[in-house]
Amino acid sequence: MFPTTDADGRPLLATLKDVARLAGVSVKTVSNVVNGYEFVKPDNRRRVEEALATTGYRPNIGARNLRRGRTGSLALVLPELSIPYFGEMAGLVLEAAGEHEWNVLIEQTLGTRDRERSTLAALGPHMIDAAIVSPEALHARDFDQLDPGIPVVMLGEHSVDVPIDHVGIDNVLAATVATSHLVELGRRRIAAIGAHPYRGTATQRLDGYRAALTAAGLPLRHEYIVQALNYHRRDGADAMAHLLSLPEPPDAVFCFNDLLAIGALRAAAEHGVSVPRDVAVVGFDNNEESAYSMPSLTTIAPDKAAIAHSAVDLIRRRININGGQNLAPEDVQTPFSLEIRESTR
Amino acid sequence: MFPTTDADGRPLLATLKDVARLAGVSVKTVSNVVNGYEFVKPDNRRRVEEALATTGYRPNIGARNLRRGRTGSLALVLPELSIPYFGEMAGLVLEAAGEHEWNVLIEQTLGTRDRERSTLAALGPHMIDAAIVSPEALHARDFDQLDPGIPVVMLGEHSVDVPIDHVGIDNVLAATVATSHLVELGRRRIAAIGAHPYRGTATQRLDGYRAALTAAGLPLRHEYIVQALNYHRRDGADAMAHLLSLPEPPDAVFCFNDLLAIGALRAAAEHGVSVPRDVAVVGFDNNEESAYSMPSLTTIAPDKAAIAHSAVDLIRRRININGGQNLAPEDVQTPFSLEIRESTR
DNA sequence: TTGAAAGCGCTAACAG
DNA sequence: CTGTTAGCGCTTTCAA
Repeated sequence: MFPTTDADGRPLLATLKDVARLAGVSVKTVSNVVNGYEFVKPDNRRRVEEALATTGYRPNIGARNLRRGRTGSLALVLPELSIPYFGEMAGLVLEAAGEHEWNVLIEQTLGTRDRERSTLAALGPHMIDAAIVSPEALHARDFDQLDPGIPVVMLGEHSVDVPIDHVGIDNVLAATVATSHLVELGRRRIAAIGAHPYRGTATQRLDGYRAALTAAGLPLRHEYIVQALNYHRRDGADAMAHLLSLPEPPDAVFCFNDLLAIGALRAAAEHGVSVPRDVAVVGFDNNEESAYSMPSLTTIAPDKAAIAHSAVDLIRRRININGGQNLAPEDVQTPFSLEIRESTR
Repeated sequence: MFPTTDADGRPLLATLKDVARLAGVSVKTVSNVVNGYEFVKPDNRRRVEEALATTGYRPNIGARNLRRGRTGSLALVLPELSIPYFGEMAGLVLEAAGEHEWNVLIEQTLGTRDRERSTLAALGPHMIDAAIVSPEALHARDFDQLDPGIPVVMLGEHSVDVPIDHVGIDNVLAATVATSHLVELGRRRIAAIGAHPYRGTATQRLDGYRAALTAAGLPLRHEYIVQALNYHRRDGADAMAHLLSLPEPPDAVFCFNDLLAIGALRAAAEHGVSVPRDVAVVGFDNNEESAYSMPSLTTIAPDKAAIAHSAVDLIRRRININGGQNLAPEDVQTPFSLEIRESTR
């Protein structure tokens, strides 16, 4: 009985030819059946299907892709899977890509431009059909690294001035919403944690923060804008500690991601400052943990599933339309909401 | 100049043959150079290297693998990337596999036996060279789904009685250490959250918990053992709420993972119960967030990097030694430590 | 030391 | 409707 093993005890994989021989037809007919081609003589179809079953035939995807000139894989390039936001996004991209029979090759760049560049370069045209990139430090010309025939969609970051599809939320607007929420709470000394010299989303969120303050007639105080070179919990704690040491500490803080905010919560507690009474805190990303922090965190909640699906759709569009060249780059804005929790109640 | 584009503007990828023609040698010679074969006439080598450079040649990995009969990919089968433990593990496995030029195909099972089974079945022998599986609900015979020629290593879970390589920490011992820590704190009413009808690690952790109580001469009280069908934060909160409603609530809780513990911390706070004063809490996994929860969480910290590396090493061993068949299954125990933080101080 | 050629498993003209 | 056959790009005998 099939599948069987050879002399060495290794499993013997049935090929199209094996199936054809067993069914007494040509490989073409078997291929037709396997690929759901309609016009196959019923009798042959039956015999082929039987042979398929007894051999336990499984197509060799590698060979098929070689022949078809595609790889069946997408690359997902992101800083680090251990960062909750990217872990959650990756899971959703996996699901979305799976619906179209794509495998996803995940590459971690650890957020350094060097690794982002070399990853793009290593993504040979033979490895992947397209790439979804969540850049952190990339410059425009770094995209030369990538084979021009490969469709790319960028997630989140959009400052890089390069004609590439992009999907993400309106960061400026979201930051305005977050900051305005603090204003409406009656807070007047509102700080921001997460300014960054060249990260595009940071710039946009800072713009939104500034816009909200200006709209409310509040002064922009430079000492309330704290830079964060990394966006980990520790950085948030450090920044918050700094803010609380100011002569006139803020009564509210808008953090550019949830990890910074979680760190800020801890620093506040360690300084004996009560959240939200003394200082209200808003985050950004809506990580799952933010609903369970103490206090739970008010945060901007991007529709991550929508981001994942839009990214995959953009890719499909480019792959289906000729080579995807000469198609104007699209910029998809996905929805977000403000999730109000204890840190601002 | 290469790489160039054809009439349609599509990039033209140089093949071995192109390079050979340009260098005026045979494909064999080019192949030799590309693969670092030593004995190539210096003059030819130079010409080939020049041609390689001007064409921007990149080997077609798919074709190479087809010919070599390998795929260059590992499967990593886990419940969900959005769960911090698995996000962190996945990142480490990616790194470890990358050191040996393996791509990693991540498959999410969402922890259901059905999806775990179908995932194993779909992992055709042509897609991957081996699989790293972190099972949650798998039964022994589900492994029949997988092609017998494919080496598998199981992570964490080891109850499934099947002759397969395994790597993980000693769950019984770790649970004993965690529980004994609570005993040493002077706690006498120690509860456990996370019992599960068929999850192997749950059984082992429960065993360790029982052993520690018995060793300390403490009674086993069945009302202190709370089942959790899922291991999310919500389940921990529910379980803790239940425990606190008992006539005689516990003065310590050992949670079978950090998410349960995080949920437990929140429920305690909501019930006005102070941690660790009224009830001490220990978790398991050492998720990054546990160092920043309020209070920070004492937890069992498995050496995750060691797990990832051991898993990849076990696979390499099986792939290098013949087909890996007839090699006794190995059980690698990786180190762990008890990370003591505020929740037990 | 290198060339010629076979063939990994599959798809897709092209005949018939 | 189906068989034959030519490759996809690469590695690898086998000879030379």
